[in-house]
Amino acid sequence: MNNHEIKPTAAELEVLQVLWKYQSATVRFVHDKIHKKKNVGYTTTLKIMQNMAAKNMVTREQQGKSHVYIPLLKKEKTQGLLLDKFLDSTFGGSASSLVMQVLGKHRTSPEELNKIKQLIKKLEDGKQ
Amino acid sequence: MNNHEIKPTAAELEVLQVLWKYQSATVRFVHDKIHKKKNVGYTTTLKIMQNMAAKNMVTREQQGKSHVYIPLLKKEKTQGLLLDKFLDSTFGGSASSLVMQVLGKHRTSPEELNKIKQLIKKLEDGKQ
DNA sequence: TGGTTATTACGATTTTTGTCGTATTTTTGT
DNA sequence: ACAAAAATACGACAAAAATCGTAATAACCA
Repeated sequence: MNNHEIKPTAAELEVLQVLWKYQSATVRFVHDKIHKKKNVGYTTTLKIMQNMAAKNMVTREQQGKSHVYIPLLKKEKTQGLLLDKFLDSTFGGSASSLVMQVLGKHRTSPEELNKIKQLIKKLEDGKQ
Repeated sequence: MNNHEIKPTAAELEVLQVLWKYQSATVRFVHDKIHKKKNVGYTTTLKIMQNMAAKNMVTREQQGKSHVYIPLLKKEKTQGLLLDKFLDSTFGGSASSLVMQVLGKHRTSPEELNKIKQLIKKLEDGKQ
């Protein structure tokens, strides 16, 4: 009864990024992180996180006076879901053209390139 | 004075996909394409395309009784812009982790894999 | 204990996007 | 020429998302 077709909005994703990074966090903590990049009120962040709890994207536990929020959406799964949608809507489903654009455009370290090469090798071997 | 911070919405992207594919098209043509996948009224598509014209995402020319719409947003540039945002918001900016997920998840033909390998080789050579 | 501070709860508003109904204009066939 | 058909213009409404103000609650400390 979980995770069906959940699509976090942009604001919700900002929250999730923090929660994924720190495992769990209070509203205050999340807000401070977001507020560094974006001028938004505390109650806005609060409300978004409360909404996320109502949608079962996160859960929360009382800890002292405040709530500690814990992500229920798993990082890889959520990223994969959003990736599918993005790939379809923006690149018409062409995975390779997306990959070409990403690699061509963004600095990628030699180590990362190696990891990608290994994955490609694995894919090629699997095919034969 | 153009193209700054333009972010097509999902519905606008559907229109753009058609325009990019066919260079230019009437509302009727675009609507028929979209309507195949999604049940939506003609005037909805019309309105979206009119809004896009107002935002200078497309331009239009009279042709007989109807308007022919022409995309002003270039495909690669727009994809690149959206890709940047998506990469940042969903993958926290990690291009390689996005690439790994795409390749691991979606079938990629041997030809496409080759193209990607060549690009990687070029990137590696460029680095040294 | 009482006041300041921090937190949550909740409602209201604003903005953006999507949707469509209806009126108007234009075209075309007979 | 004129009725039917097709297209556009425009306003209105609905839904979703984001934002914040204010009130209520709880905690801390001087």
